[in-house]
Amino acid sequence: MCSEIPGFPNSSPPLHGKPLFPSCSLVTDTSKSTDSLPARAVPEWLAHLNPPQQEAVMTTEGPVLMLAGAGTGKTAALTHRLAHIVRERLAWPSEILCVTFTNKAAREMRERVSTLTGGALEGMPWLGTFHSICAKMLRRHAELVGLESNFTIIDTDDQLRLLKSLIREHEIDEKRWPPRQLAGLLDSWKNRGLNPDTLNAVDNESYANGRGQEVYRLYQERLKTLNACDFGDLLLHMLNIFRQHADVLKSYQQRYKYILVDEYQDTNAVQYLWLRLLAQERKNICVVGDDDQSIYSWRGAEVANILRFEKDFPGAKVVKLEQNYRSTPQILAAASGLIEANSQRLGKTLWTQLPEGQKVRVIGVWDAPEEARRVGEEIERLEREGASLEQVAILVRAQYQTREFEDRFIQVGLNYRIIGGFRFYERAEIRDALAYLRVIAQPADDLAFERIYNQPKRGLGAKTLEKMHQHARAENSPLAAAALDLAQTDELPGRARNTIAALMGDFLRWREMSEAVTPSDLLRAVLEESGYDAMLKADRSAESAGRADNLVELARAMEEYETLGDFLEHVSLVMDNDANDQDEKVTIMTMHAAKGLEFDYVFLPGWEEGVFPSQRSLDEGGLASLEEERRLAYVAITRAKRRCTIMHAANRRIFGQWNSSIPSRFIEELPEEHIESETTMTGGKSLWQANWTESEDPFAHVSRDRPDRSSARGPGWQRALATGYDTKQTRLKEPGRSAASFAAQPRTDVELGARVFHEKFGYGEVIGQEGNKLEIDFEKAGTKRVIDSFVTLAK
DNA sequence: CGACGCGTTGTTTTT
DNA sequence: CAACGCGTCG
Repeated sequence: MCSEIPGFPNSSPPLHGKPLFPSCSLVTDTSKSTDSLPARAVPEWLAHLNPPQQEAVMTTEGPVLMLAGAGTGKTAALTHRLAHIVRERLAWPSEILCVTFTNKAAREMRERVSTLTGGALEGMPWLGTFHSICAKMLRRHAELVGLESNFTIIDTDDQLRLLKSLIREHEIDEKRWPPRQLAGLLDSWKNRGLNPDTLNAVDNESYANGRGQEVYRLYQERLKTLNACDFGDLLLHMLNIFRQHADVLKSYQQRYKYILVDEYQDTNAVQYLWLRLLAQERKNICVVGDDDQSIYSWRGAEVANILRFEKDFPGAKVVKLEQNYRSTPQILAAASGLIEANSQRLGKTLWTQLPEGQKVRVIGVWDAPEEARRVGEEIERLEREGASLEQVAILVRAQYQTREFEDRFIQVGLNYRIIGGFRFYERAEIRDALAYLRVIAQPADDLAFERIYNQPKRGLGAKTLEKMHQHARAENSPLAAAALDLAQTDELPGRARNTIAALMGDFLRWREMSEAVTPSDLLRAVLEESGYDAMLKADRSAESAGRADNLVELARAMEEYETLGDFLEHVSLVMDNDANDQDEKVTIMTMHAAKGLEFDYVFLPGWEEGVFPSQRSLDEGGLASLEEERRLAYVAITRAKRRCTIMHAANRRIFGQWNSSIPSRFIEELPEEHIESETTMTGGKSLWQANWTESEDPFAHVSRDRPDRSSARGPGWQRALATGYDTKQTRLKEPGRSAASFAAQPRTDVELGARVFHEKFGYGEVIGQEGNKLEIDFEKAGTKRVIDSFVTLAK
């Protein structure tokens, strides 16, 4: 028997039980799985898969590399493979390690496998992201790296505050060596599997004139005293444990009979090393990926991992999925044509049986507001034609681009949802609430304590904090303990002392309470008793109402958790907010966030040099970085099932400065026969477009290799400026009457003079009403016209 | 101790 | 054009 891992559910039944599904025969000669497929009958429930997919499912033994192009049914293959293993009783669900890249992917995978196995499978404990799986492991073995199992996982915000204090304490010029930079370096070191003592000279040199290693070590020590670790540590600690404790590694190697890895092209060095150790014993590892969709190298991902898989695991079976089930031939051809401009690829030939479809549209507009207006109009038209807003997405290169659309859509009353950006759990009030809970759950969490010791304001300031720090350092104890001590001495002025004593008394009480009541009730009590609620009520600013709502929502979200610990773990690792609203909405998000998703209609705005490809990728990173941008473009286009619309504006405001821009080189690289161009410029055809055809490449004088290309302007550009544009030219015949205003019923509960609250503009008074549109004089934002469904009546 | 206002600064992508 | 940090003032 293998050594028992402490805390593991003792759920390792013998392998040779009765099949869960008697209709499926047991596959016995799995050792010959590399033989040609027809030798083995394909079970009926796999009949709908295509041959390569079936092969990927059935080849359970030995290493498998699945190269799956965009939309080729990769997830179907993966989930069926999992289901197959479980159905055939090759392993218990608890003996399968399945790693995904995002929480969403993990969730979907879980659901689909559960459906495929008739719901017979009671969860898969080891299905999740690298981070969540490692966190789970690390809780079992925390003591091996000097942590307690209830360690805190700090996020970037805490990390930055910690680094900042570290930098100050050690007299490093924080102007020259900002915390953010250090955080980035630490992250990259951890991604590469480097510990302080294995840091090389170059990396050491890269911060504060050769103090990289020193600071790294100090940071790790500080984390340890806080009983905390950061995101990167979750993996690095586990890798270290595997390297130093053969028995622990062995137990996991034996536990995992099968290993599956999704999005393998996005794995970084630590993840790679971690996987390789785990797979060493049984070598039943199946990795899935697409080198053309590798878009995370900035985060340490190494495409090389997928390229060398066959070397790492000799005799690996390679399966290529090339039939695309998602996009029309036009869309597929446009995307394929674009990606061919890349040099470093394994190369795949995607094909599809779907009907021809429409060409990819390329639309040029005058400026960013017009771009947003135009997209809005197009979406309203789709809506009138019966399309669901759920099937429409706007994919942008960078977060700042979302603003323009948000403003416009609020104005015309188009329902939208922004994925990413300000995440729920990153809002100040949520983080405050969480900080209270963290201090309750984990008294040594100084970062949390520091965040809320004077929030709401209770008259404690920098002086008091400094005293607490001194005391904590002297006693080598957490801040909260120091505070408790100080409350009993006369080191502090009377008022501060009383306040602290009261606060610490509160925390003691809450801590007791946490044993007895549910996490959400605890939170409600804390918010009430700490005065946080009162603080928000007293605050009449535009945001405070929304903040209070967020806290109510937080308490509601906590209701599904049994213990405080469970909830906090969820918060730090599963931070994506799954929009739990039923209203149909257009999705606005970054291209990165869209990977793995699909939509009938996709809009891709901002295809301009400097925006996409981004200025940074042009300035630094060279060809590799440009090729990554191109892969991103490929990912973006291949999200579209039916229609893809690419847009570029001649003028855009960045940093509050108007910049004129030229169309992205990626537009030029799209195969002409699969696109149709349109413009709102005078003269019908785009001046740009005209010039492209006239002289092949109007920007030919600007060398492709010159880094300062973005500042150069082609002749077509100059002429365009001189001629001037008519921005009104191609506006819809019936401006102002949006689909939303056609359909919506005006509200009857809002009347002139009413005081209302708007999520974005704050409080204001209604000074006009026309259909479902209200004219409101906002206290902060001035007079605006908004759709009535976006406001609530203020008390 | 807190509030205000000035100047500076950054600006991709995320577990 | 933000947001943030720092400095000054009440």
